[in-house]
Amino acid sequence: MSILTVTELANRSGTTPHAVRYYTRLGLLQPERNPDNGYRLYRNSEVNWLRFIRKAKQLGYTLSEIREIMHDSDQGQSPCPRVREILERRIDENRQQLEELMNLQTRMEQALKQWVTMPNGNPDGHSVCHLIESFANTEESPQAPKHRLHQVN
Amino acid sequence: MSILTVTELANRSGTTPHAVRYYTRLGLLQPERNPDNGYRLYRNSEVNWLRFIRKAKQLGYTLSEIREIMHDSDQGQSPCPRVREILERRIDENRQQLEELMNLQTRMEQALKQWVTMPNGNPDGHSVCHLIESFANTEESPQAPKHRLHQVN
DNA sequence: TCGACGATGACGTCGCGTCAAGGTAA
DNA sequence: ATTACCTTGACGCGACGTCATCGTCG
Repeated sequence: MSILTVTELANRSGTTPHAVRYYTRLGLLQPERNPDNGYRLYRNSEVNWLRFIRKAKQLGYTLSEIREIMHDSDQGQSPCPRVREILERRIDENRQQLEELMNLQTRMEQALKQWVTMPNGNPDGHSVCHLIESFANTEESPQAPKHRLHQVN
Repeated sequence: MSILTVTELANRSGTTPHAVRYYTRLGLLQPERNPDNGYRLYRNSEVNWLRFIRKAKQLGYTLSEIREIMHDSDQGQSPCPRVREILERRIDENRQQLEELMNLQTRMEQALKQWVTMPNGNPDGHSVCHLIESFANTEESPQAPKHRLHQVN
């Protein structure tokens, strides 16, 4: 059993066959191919790479960052400096993101509280929804990272 | 000046011409067209709709939810019940999201702290990066919303 | 004539999930 | 023959940003 198909590999690593194929397309895994039917054939050692990928994702690394890290390692370079840098950046970005979401949470809760005492309104052609429109325009500078919103998995 | 072009409308509402065109494609704004050159022509009243959109987004509503709300209003229905429901759901979802990001933040900070005392390693063919691999597998159930990660703007 | 504006259209983001349409293994 | 697996491929998500290519206004 030192040769695995996608599903077998996925099962041994707590992910899905589709994700395994996706990682493979990105070059994170490099299976052989069965010349008869084109099936991907993963060596048993690929289980370790896949588990590495999962752990790195749990720590907030993106797949393209993971690719760079594995590339370093393949080239015989120590990936550790890069690994540390990325994590430091990610911590800062995530702190930003947390602040934004906490601000959003505050705005939403304030609005809902404010609306408790307000009746439902009917459209009059001048406003869409007086609840939303009554919400004060805080208009803070929303300097968001714009991208890299994090999904854990 | 009761007729505005995209850029004029965008400037009056603190957004970009491209976003205005995007909202228009989604049906949130309905400009006339100059038959000579195809330019979008917005009535002055559209400024209010656009400001409504911006406020709703600040409160966490998605564009498709905003579309539904405006549709209610167009049909003469009170959008307020829907508006309240959505916000309640969004508050719950955002709380979940906050918990996940706080857990991530904790994991990342723990890892970085742990790594301070660890040296950089060189690739040995068995591991990719011992820093990441040394990180304990918490393996909590990551029942994330999977989608609807929020971007404030 | 030139530069700022207008138009449409397509691609990129991030990590897959979800079809679709078919071939293969036991 | 059935069923569970395999293959490639394309689309969807969210809200735009960023080209590219072109026509228009002042």
